Amino acid sequence: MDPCTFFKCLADDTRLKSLLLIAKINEACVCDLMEALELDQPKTSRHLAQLRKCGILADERRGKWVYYKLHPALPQWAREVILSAAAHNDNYFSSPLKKLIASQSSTNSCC
Amino acid sequence: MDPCTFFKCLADDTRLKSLLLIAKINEACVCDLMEALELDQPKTSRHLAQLRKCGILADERRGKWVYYKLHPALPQWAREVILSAAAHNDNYFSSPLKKLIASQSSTNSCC
DNA sequence: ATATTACATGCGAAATTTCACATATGTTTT
DNA sequence: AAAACATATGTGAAATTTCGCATGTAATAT
Repeated sequence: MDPCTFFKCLADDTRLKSLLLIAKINEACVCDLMEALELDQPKTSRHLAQLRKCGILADERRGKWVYYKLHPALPQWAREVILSAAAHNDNYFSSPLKKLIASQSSTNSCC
Repeated sequence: MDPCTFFKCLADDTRLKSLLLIAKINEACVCDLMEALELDQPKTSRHLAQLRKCGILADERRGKWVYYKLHPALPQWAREVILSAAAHNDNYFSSPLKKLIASQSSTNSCC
């Protein structure tokens, strides 16, 4: 994991928020992230794909849905950077986090 | 310290290497970084200025030279991100680090 | 005072990144 | 098999970032 490539992946609002949300709740599907972040589908998918291609996220299809989580083989230092950022920047992503938790525990969630 | 702004600052080869070098050796002047990274002067100065304006680095003039170090008021989580990246990516910047240490302990250093 | 050294910045060009729209792929439902 | 749903990607335009060169500023040296 080249550190510069790694930080480039975190250096975008959509990707960073997606990552911090996933770090908080372990895994999320594209549709939930999309709604929580109020983004259109291609944009959401594009940024997740970039994180996947860099080895930061792992994807897993379950039926119609694709779930993303932190990649199991992510180097420890990189994982800690993400977890530490998630732990100390609540107000940066509290709004989408609230939406994400709400939609996950509701019946009208897409998945 | 907005986390997205912070990571944008780390998402460039010149800035990241400068930061990791400074994290390793506590402080460095522009001319030493310039030589260690084999960059021209305006480029080096520009990137350091960006890190300073974001509050990541603090500068201090001593005579002709300007020394940069991690900003004392840098949030702890951000400081740890930098230190952790510096601790676990030796081969990313070992070459400029070697040059930097050599030039600092030699007589033909600029400062 | 002038010259020299070290660093900073204005500015337009080049490179990179991001976006929006259309369309393609994979899975389930009917 | 067709329709519907969830996700992925091709492509060119727009936005942002980075670069290179020239020039400006601050401190020391002569």
